[in-house]
Amino acid sequence: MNSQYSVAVHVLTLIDAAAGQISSEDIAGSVGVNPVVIRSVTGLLRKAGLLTTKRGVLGAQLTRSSSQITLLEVYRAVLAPETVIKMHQHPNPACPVGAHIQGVLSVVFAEAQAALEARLAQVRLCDIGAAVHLQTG
Amino acid sequence: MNSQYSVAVHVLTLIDAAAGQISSEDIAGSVGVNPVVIRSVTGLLRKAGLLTTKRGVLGAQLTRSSSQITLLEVYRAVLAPETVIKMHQHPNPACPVGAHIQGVLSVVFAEAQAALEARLAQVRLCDIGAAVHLQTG
DNA sequence: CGTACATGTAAGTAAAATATTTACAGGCGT
DNA sequence: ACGCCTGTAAATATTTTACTTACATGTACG
Repeated sequence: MNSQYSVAVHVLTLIDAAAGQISSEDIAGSVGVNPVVIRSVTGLLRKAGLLTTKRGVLGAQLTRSSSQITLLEVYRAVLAPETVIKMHQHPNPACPVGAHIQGVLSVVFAEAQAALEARLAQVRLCDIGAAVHLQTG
Repeated sequence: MNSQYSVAVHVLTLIDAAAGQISSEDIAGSVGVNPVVIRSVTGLLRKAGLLTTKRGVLGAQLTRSSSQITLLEVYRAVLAPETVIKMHQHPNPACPVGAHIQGVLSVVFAEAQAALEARLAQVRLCDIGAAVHLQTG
């Protein structure tokens, strides 16, 4: 797994706090990466319908209130892996166990993944913003 | 995340099915990797107290019945990541959001991880063996 | 207009994590 | 003593991820 998801939450939190009036360069300064990385992430978020941006125009607008965006939607938006638990790839089909282990494990891993995603679905973007600003004082 | 966890479950399933009488080379044949990989995994499982092996002696013995080993214990045994969700590393401490995002996200990610692990704790090694052998017919 | 500045995107390079293999040490049993 | 097994270190290859450069596209404003 890469860090795009974590970055995406950070980006959305900033956009929400700045009411959209913030450049990819300023966001990059807060996240600690190259502005290109930010624009790549906003591209994914835009394709997922979470925000809108316009070429040549500073800023980004959330398409919904931050209270109506969950961390699961952000997770899906950045194309995070369908299952975070990795499976080994070349079991021996000539062995009874090797032939069926992937099918069995994929079910188990999918259930664990569903549990993880259900928890992410319970957290709203505004919760992140609130927690951050609480610590800001 | 690497595939050691997935391999470990495969290995334990084979050892359980073979009642311990199986070599790392035979296991490697079923898993589809070099025998060294198997011995590396059994080393971790041994250190975690899930099985015993002896230098020079073929086979491995589970220290407990497969009905008393959960997939969470296996997860912990192979030192799988404490949180599968990755965080970005260099947020700007001079920015209010950058300064606190890691602390906030680490809590959220830990909760999601706990949900995932709770699901793994509900699956026993014998459940994997049963599912595999069901498909074997 | 045309210039400054913004986002969108492709492409190349660097770095890091994984996977794979080789080599050999340590130990058991016949 | 010999063959076979496990334990472990180390080197290499591969893949993934991170980072950077370059440039196309578009807007706003003097």
